[in-house]
Amino acid sequence: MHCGEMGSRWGFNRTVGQMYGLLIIHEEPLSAMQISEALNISRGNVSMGIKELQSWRLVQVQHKPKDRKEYYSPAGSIWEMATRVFEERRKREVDPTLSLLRDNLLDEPANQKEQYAQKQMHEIHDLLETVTHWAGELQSMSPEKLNTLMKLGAGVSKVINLKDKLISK
Amino acid sequence: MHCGEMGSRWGFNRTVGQMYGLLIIHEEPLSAMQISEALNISRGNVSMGIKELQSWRLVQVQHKPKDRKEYYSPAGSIWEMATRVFEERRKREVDPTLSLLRDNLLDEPANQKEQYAQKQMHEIHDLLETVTHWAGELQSMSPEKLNTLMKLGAGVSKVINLKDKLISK
DNA sequence: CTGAAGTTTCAGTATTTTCTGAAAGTTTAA
DNA sequence: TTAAACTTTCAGAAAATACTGAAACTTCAG
Repeated sequence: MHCGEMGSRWGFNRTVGQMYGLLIIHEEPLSAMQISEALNISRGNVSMGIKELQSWRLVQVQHKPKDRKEYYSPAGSIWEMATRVFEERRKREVDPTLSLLRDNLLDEPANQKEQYAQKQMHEIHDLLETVTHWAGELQSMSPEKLNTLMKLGAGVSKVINLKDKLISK
Repeated sequence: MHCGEMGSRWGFNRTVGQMYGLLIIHEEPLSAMQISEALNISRGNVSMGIKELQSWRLVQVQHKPKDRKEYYSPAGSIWEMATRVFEERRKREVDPTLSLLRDNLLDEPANQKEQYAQKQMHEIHDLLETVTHWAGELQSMSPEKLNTLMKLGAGVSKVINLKDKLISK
């Protein structure tokens, strides 16, 4: 139920959220029919939900021997799911904005007002670009490395200072 | 217009997104009436939108001498806006989940299935906690430090290796 | 006080999004 | 080739969300 409530905030709708929650919590893969019964939603809705989850690369289809039904389970570890949600949201929420900003910055400002507007857009663009680029680099690190880094927390700033000193010597 | 389309993805609705976009692009503060005319939306809707933006701590009210109207402008720099949106979204999207997970983990699992469910929830909980804790620490760093760190990108991993070597000596 | 100039609220309406279920499509065992 | 056992699609219904505008409220200059 909570996954449903949070669903929309996390980027999908109520039933999709519930479906995903159910799959994560349930050890065995579930058939569309089982999902529909467990959550009390129509069979067609399940089909659409699965499609949506697949577009997020969050579910896997499996087949059981002697059974024509399709069984669904979460794709990958919790960690992988997190990076996938993160990546997909970046694609949907950040990339379009970034590309629009870029287009806009190519135009020559026609007057004082447009110049100010561009200045602001430029700042937003640079910020988004730096952050998404960094996020990409972090994702390319191994989960273990990343974990060390996160555990280090703000302490990372001390390590960087240290590096600067060593280099300057 | 784009801010409107993106609005819902970014956590608010179309008109709120448009209003915020307008305020950012416009150098001078705007009155509610001006906003309503510029975006062609009702005066009442502007009032509700401003309230929403205030709940995100994204707009400021100003007064001009000899004028009873309220004038609105974005609160803080682009950087501050970003951290505010980030923080608010954490509050709305992550914190409730984290607290629900915690509650759930206090219950004694009644059977094998519940045990598995708890195992999964535990993993999600730990991941969310590590990430949000880290994000908090990063936000407490000065923007300049953070910028250095981001520019360093994946190179940060080398610096950490270096540190480990130094310590082991 | 008073009332003009403003803001907020909220019931009702319009719009958007989600969900259902029946029909169409697909796959495969025999 | 058939038909049973599934899955997908999609038009229309239901539900959720956003918007309007008029009434209520607030503030303050005179």
